Amino acid sequence: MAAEDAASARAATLTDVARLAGVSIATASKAINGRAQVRAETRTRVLEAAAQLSFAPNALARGLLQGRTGTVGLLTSDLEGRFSIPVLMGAEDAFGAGQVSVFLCDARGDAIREQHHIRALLSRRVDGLIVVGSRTDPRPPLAGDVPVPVVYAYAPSSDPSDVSITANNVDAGRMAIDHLLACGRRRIAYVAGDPGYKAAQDRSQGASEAMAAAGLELVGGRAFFGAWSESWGRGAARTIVERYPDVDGFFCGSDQIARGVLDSLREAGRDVPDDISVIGFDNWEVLAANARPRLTSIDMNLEEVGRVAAQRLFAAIDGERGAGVEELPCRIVTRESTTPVA
Amino acid sequence: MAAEDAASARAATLTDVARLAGVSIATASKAINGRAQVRAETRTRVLEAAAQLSFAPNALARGLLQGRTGTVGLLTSDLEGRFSIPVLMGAEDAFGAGQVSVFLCDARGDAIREQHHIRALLSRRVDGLIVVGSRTDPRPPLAGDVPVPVVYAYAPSSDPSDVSITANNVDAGRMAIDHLLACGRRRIAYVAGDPGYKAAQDRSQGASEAMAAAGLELVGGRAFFGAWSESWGRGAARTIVERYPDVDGFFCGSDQIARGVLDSLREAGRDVPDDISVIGFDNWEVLAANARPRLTSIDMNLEEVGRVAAQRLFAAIDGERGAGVEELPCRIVTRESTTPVA
DNA sequence: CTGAAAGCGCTTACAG
DNA sequence: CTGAAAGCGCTTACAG
Repeated sequence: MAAEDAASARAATLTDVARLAGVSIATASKAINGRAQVRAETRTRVLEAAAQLSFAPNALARGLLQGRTGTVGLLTSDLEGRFSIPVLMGAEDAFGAGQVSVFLCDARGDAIREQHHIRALLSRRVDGLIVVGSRTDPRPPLAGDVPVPVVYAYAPSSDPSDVSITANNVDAGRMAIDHLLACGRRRIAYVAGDPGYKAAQDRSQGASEAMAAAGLELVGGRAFFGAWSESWGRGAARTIVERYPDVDGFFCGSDQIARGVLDSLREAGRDVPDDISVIGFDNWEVLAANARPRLTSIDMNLEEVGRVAAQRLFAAIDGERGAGVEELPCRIVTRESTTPVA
Repeated sequence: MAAEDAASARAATLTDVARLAGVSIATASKAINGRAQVRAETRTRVLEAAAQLSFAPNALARGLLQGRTGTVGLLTSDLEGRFSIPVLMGAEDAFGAGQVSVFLCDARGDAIREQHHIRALLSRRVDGLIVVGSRTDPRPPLAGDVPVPVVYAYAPSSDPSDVSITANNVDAGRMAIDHLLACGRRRIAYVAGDPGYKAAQDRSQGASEAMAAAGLELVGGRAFFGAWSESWGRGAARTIVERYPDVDGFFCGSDQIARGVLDSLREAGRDVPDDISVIGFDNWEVLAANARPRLTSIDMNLEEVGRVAAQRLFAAIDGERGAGVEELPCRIVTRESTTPVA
């Protein structure tokens, strides 16, 4: 198979196709692009020639001529974190279906590197940019003047005149509590993550509001902030069970925290879900689906965040003006760690 | 800031720069590209004009003219899996440093989709392709004739005349056992993952060889194959401890399995690492670093796999001929779950 | 050292 | 319906 490659080293051009079909390149172009003004028989001949030569139109030439290149840049701040990836997948999915190719750039949280990537993307004449962050705290808008539309995903821009898509964490907090209430729980504790994260605060706000709406308040009167780790979950649960032995529900700021909470509850001899209901956050399959019992969790629909960001970018490229932060709803995925009280 | 954008709607071209600097576009081009035949004073004037106009050379035009575009395609079979991501990060890193931009395409394990992406990438005239797989079993080479160099990463091509980079799992199995032996363990069990995976078999081979080299054999005389899950780890450990109470070491096929093993050992009242040593695989931070005790694990150096793949692709683009599967070494990351017997 | 000209591969008015 | 010509933005021999 490598043998024939060598022969056809140079990729076929429109000129080759036109010659083979016996028409001008203008006609070949029109035939291939489905323009109306071409006789059916001619079009067929051109298409056959193109197929025979495995002709693939040179997108560079096309992009140079038309305004657009059909490419966009996806700028992530860190591929490491588990939040960027699903957003990126959603965006890639939305673009891939529509003939757009995606440049991936990882700035690794470095502003210099980000600048460097932006420069490169602009020189490649991308039609637009999606900036994907790894936390919901607003980030400074891209520096310098960027002559193409930009959409911020997950981490919104701090400039309200930019277009940003993120997840509604206040609502998610409310949703988690409402579910625990629906399971018949009343003495609910919120074991939160790092208080330095807006997401942790937002969920806290939603949780408190939902409790208040039910005429209740969180165990301890407030969220227990800590870290996004199993060990924080373990420690917090131990303390809470001891100080508030009648606790009957845990809302956890992450699935990792929830795993720690579950471990401590098991060690304290408290049964989940019969005695206590536990709900996690992130719906991180590997943690949630392998927990004992399997963990009910809130899913931020990050792929959807990515897809919507892609749609907004499409719209902006088409000249539609928009601005502001769009907060998409989360959803609850129920498993065995929350069951209605019998 | 948006105000001035509007004014400079059209991006500056070489013609604009040349006019502002009062030279021809040929001279402007040479000045900007650092060609020798330009007077210093002229070069300065051109560069100043370019800076003033924030001139960014149009990479499409450049690519059209020169053979190369300075772009490569990264084709993944699934972004979901946790193996593709680090490989992809390593490759992105290696390319990003060298002015190459990366197109990301997720085929989602679908051959049709893969074909579609390849067609798109070729029409964009990428200089080369990296195909990233999510398991080490050989995969069929890309269909059709692909007129640019291709490197397979993690999942090698089944065609030995292709260039493939993967991790050496046989050696990793050996490495894990040698570490347990060095800790003074003799009765070692291998709780393996899904036997349908080459990685599981390779590690088994390495483990058996290392035991044989020490004049020993695995507990039960063979690997215990199952699934890549915590629950398999839990179940296997329970059974093994019961049937072989003198077991003093566990080599686990994944960190998930290891987490399950640790859980069962704790519940059986066996102390890790004093009584039994446990080593995992993948060095998946979130699982390994949060285990009790923290888990020693084998790291496949997947970012390095990505980086080397990028280097090999560079070389191939530069005309260097190569072929075959290159297996990079894994490394062991020690934590508290393995400690030398006092 | 500088510039006019050709050309990369394509698309799009504009004649015929 | 078809084709000759101009042009997208750049680089590279080739004269001067």
